[in-house]
Amino acid sequence: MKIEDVIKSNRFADEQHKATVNLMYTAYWLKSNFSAALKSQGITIEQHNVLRILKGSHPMELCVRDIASRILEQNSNVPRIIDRLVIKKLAKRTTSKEDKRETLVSLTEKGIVVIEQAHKMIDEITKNIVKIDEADAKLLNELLEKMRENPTA
Amino acid sequence: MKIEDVIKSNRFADEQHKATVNLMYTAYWLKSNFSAALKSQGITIEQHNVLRILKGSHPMELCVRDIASRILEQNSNVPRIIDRLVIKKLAKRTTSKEDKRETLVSLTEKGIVVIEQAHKMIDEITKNIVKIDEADAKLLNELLEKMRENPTA
DNA sequence: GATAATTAGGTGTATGAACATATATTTACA
DNA sequence: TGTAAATATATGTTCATACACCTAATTATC
Repeated sequence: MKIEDVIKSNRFADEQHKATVNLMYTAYWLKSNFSAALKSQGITIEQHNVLRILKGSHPMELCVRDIASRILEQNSNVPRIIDRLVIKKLAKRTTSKEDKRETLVSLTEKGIVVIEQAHKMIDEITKNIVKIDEADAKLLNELLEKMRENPTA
Repeated sequence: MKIEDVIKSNRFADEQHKATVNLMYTAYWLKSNFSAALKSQGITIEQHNVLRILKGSHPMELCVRDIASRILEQNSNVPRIIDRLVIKKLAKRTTSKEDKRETLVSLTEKGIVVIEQAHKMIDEITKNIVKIDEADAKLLNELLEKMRENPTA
């Protein structure tokens, strides 16, 4: 579906402007699809992101700051996402002995199962809905990175 | 900045998977920039979207359903966004006489000023941060629409 | 014309973002 | 050493999303 049909308007100042709207809509579309898939695992996208990061260093624990630095949305509220994971017994929290300010987080056995299942689902969904080939995807990645290139920001 | 550096990982299954992460991050980056600009007008991106839609049909009123259908995020909660706009006296609400279930919404004078100012700022921000030319933007739009092409969804 | 089904919008709840602020701990330095 | 500054995390508030559910009004059907 063309973006003009999605927002029922074609008053774009130029192709760059249209690209920003198109991009935000595509991200929303992706997130909606991922979110629906993760529902069967009882987790949200944000919780999945934290689980994925924990899985990346498992069985090593990570402190909250390390998790936050690996998340896309830098202003995200990591302690509260960890709260939900701990309540669901997918992650566990301990206080560091070296630095008592630090909270160390790691996956539980249940958390490992859930993230592995979720990973498969995200993979499958991506294959099912993302209808571009390797070459186009590569081109898209290049364009996105070129778009964000900014000497001042 | 390459997406690998943003999330401090390069474990992507393939270019398509990388593209989904890259895309969601770029949308977040755009939103952050727009959001910061709109702060000076005292409105959020979502409130801006509703004001923009109202501006598009001004001085004709729109019902809540019409506004919702023009918003990218279809599950967004339009009545509550309108609440904020009414409180700030940027929009006004009346009940339709033809169909008393309908709530008609339109801009106030103050709302017109704010959306016109906001529009200029979004334009300027877009020009300042989006570092791709017309041809690349066009290509990006084509890739995004190709990506979303899905006979089943 | 009475009643059921549909439609429009509003509200309650859980979750998360963004941002300010608070608390505990560690580090720096006078 | 004692105190200020910095650091790590948690918490409070406002706004928004996602989704379920509710009410009032309209339309459809018999």
